[in-house]
Amino acid sequence: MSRDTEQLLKGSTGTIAGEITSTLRDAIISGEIEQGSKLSETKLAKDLNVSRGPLREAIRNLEGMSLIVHVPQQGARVVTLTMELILEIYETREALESKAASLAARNMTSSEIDELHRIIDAQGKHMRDNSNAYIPAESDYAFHETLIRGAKNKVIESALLRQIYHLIKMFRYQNEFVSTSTSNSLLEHRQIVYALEQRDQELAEVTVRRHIVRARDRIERRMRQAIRQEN
Amino acid sequence: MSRDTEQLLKGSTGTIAGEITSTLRDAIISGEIEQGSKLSETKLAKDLNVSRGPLREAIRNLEGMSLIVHVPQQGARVVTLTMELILEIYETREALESKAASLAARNMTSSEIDELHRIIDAQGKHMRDNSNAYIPAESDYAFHETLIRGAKNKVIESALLRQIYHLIKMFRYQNEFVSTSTSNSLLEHRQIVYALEQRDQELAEVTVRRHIVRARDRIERRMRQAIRQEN
DNA sequence: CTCGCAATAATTGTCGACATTTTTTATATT
DNA sequence: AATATAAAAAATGTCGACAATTATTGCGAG
Repeated sequence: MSRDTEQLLKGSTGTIAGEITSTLRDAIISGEIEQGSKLSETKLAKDLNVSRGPLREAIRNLEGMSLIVHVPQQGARVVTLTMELILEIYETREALESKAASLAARNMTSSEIDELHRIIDAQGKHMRDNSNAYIPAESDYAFHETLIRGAKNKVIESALLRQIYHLIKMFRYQNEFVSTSTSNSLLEHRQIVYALEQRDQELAEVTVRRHIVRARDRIERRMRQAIRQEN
Repeated sequence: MSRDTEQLLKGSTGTIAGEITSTLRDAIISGEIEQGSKLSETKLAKDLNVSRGPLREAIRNLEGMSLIVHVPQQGARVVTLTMELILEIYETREALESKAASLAARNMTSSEIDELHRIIDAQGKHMRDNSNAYIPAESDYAFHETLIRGAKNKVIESALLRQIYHLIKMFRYQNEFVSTSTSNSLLEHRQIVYALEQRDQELAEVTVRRHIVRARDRIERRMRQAIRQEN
């Protein structure tokens, strides 16, 4: 299910280009294809057993997802997630998702709010069962995606889900130790749902903003710590 | 100069695909290619005297700029700017550019602030000379682009200048009567520059937010008015 | 031994033809 | 006359080859 939903987000449209887009996307997010590495068209085409045509289209698609940077006459490279870029990504997410929360408080359907309840209940159960201090990444994404879709703003939704979140998933996947959600996140999720239920736009906005700023700060702290330990 | 700067933003990289991208972008923004119309690959390739290869790449580029929507197996269509979409675009711009203003108050160089001064001085001169209530569109874009670049956040800059602003230019160009900046905008520009000079992040953010919300409200009012007059 | 240049290799950009899918048109049936 | 079906036309997707550009290698001069 999770896989199918993922696939539908982009690619896997029955076309070869779509298939390649999905394959490369997953390979980049997982780190199987390294950050900063060059995507050689001839080499990739051979590896994937496809011609260069659809491969080039897939590369353009990935460029639109901000997962690769394409320089004319020089080829495509996987994006490099420097600490600066990660912080910029979170600043952008803060601006967009806090606005999405404000809109969601007004536009979300009650069945969508129910969906959020189911998600955080599952998160609560998971943490009780596993006496585990971390929310599973999939569940965390489900929560935020539901919130974002609830805003009913296609432009914000596209900016977040088709670009920002791919980069966030990539970062989290490759830096689990730095980016996992703490038990505190669950409490914040509950506060967010409360604000949405109350249809309190201001509260929803400020609560989501704080949730993201905290995640950002946590990441910055852990990364600086990691850097210190390297020296 | 303005043309050259425009060209450098995307496309015109010496490759045919880049040329086509620029050409089509301008044609779409100006309305020469109508909203919602289909971009037939075979027809366009003949008209522009290019093969379908680079044309397809250009279409993918334009998709990344949100100017066209591509449906696999069915082709590409120019985006349709409904009133709903326009309002969503302005909501997104509000979230991103107000954040950009906050960051710019911290990160902008003094020479960039000088640049803003030159721009608004020219705007003031223009309005005195022409006893004209409107700021030229080019000058307004120059102001906002300088502000956005001053934030020193590549993710926000990309989201705004590579996507949102293309749509805004397209809308403004095709609906001048609805979207021109009033004399009040100049006053707001001055307030924004003041906040940036003071390095007051909060004031910069709130001032830009209000500037955009007002533009949005003005557009909504004028569009509803235009609709009423049609009936 | 280092630097610069030229020949060579590899890569990206472009093209035209073919395959597959979608849309249109024409025909036939109710 | 309207609908459904099938053939035909057109459009998008894919492929392999060629062109143009960039990167690499090897050679020679300083």
